[in-house]
Amino acid sequence: MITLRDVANKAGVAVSTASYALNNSSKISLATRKKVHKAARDLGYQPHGIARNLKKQKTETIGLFLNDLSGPYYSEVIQGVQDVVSAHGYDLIVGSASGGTNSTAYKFLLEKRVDGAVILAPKISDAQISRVAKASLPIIVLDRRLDSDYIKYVLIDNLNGAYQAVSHLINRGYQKIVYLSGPEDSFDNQERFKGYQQALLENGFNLMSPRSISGNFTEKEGYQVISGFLAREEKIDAIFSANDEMAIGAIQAIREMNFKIPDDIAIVGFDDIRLASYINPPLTTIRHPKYEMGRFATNMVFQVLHGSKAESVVLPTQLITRQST
Amino acid sequence: MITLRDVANKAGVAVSTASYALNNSSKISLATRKKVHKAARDLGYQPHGIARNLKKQKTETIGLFLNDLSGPYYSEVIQGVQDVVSAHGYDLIVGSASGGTNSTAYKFLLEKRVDGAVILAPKISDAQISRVAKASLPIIVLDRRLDSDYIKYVLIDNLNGAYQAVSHLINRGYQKIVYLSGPEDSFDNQERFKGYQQALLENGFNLMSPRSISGNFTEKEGYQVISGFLAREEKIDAIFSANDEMAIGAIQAIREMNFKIPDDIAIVGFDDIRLASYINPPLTTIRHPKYEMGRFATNMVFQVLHGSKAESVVLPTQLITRQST
DNA sequence: AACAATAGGTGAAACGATTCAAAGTTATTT
DNA sequence: AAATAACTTTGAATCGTTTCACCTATTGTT
Repeated sequence: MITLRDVANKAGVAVSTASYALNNSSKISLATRKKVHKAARDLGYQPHGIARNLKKQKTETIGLFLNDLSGPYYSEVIQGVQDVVSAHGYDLIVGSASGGTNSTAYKFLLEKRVDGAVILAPKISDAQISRVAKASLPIIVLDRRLDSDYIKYVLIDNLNGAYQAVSHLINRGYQKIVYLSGPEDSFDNQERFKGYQQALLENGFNLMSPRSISGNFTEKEGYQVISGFLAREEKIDAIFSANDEMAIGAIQAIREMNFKIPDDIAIVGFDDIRLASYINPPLTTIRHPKYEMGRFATNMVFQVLHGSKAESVVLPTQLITRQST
Repeated sequence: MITLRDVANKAGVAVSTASYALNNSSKISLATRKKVHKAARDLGYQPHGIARNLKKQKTETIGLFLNDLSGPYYSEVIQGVQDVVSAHGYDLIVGSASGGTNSTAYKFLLEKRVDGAVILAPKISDAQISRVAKASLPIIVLDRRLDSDYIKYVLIDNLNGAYQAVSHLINRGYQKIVYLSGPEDSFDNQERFKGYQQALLENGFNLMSPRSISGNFTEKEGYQVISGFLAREEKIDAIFSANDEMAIGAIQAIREMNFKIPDDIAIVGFDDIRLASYINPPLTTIRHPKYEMGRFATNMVFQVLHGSKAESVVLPTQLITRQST
């Protein structure tokens, strides 16, 4: 491996001079700068990033840590983060948080391999995040309400989104609206359920009537749970699904039971994933500003990094009406 | 920041002892090991990963570098890579290669921030890859045929896949089959075009007749290009699209012109992305073993890293028949 | 001509770990 | 009791940079 020392030797200068020269410091005369650059080029010198990181105590890298790298849902968030990170001349690395305490995510945070992070991974606990965040490692969370000097959140208005969705169903005249729930411990799910309840309440529905069917945000579960439900239960009008994935599974189930969508049963999802508009029938859903979320979060990382205050935000959602209602 | 030195002081031992103790070296008596561990715990010591990397000259991290982090296409590949990397106790970071020479990808490779890499990013040139690969940084490429001691490839049988697709159309009786092409300089596209030509040739079609319509692998382009084509040109029977994204765009275009799929025009895609089975009509396509590709590639990274030989491979594809043909 | 200021260059000390070689203990053998 | 072996511990070097503080010429000022 070619080190700075080799370059310095070849150029006939001290290591420190070589360093200054390659960093184009004005302390070094143009002539020697040129000489050093040439030596570096001739030798094919490549600075050792890790050594530099150690000395400079920073990595110029931002981490984006996700529960599971392969979720299609995340790709827009990633794009938003990537755009802002590049604009600041930093690098982005995406890592997985599955595995909890010995996940790549937690390790990279603990070991300070990144200068800032955006986290969308319920597996990492509030306590863990609080433990690692500091002025030199600000963290923005996307899936919880966690706020301190160096931790801010970017959320979407889950409650209001759900409220919009359910109000829409009510306006269309549906009466027996069931909630297809995500995992109980999911922040998003909890908020969406509140929105569902609120909409029913404000429209004079009997609050005893709301039913929640429990799912886990996956298509498969949506399919199974709704299949089972339809086979067993009294008739329902409409489903508000806590996310699009489950809604898609539910649609399969409904069609297999020979119910017509939206005539017999209407369905609204949440997230507006790409599939939502392609599925048959196209799914009415709540748009989730994923790209903007990524951008906001990343801008906030840099704000804190640069010493200014950042304010947590809640982004609005929007009802997208399609043929499933 | 708490360093090893602090721990050593607190425990009343030398720094070297502390290091050995924390790494549970048998050189150190159990008693002092306990003492040091306790001191570390009390102080909340966290080893500094970068310092360790520098000294050990390795990162225990594998990089997966993609053209564009947000493509839905990639998520299965990522999963395959992730699974193998975790199984080896390494960490995976995913980075972008857009930006070429000063992309995160190239930087991380040059600066040896990863111990091995899987690359699916045409933007990084063969020459660049050859320049950085070495015994301590093996690279597996997924989108080209590049082979040397420390560079291996995992490809799918593009040519045969395309051959299967077109043969299938011919068997179904379609006569005027057009090729909806990807970018000219894409390896995948070139191979698929060869497969298309071969199938026509072997079935006695006039090789003058094959037409290629040029696209760029995106849905939008597929839509526009086919809209334009159908408005202008003589009638066609069937389309073999170089990937599913374009096929989906093409389907929109075909339906808008009031042609029936598959009666008037049949269409076959390539990749079997998730959307393919949800679209209306469900798309006949060639399954691309993306997850397996990720697994194979990553296993090869570790093989080379451990000093054994790895052989480049070509994985088979499979025709998935759906209602678009 | 004397002195201050400036430009250009350098040695050495970091950064925070790991690890070699040697030194200091304690235990075992004869 | 002396010699050897086995076990613990440690100082110092190292990984490849950056950067502080200092040094030596040269230039400028009066």
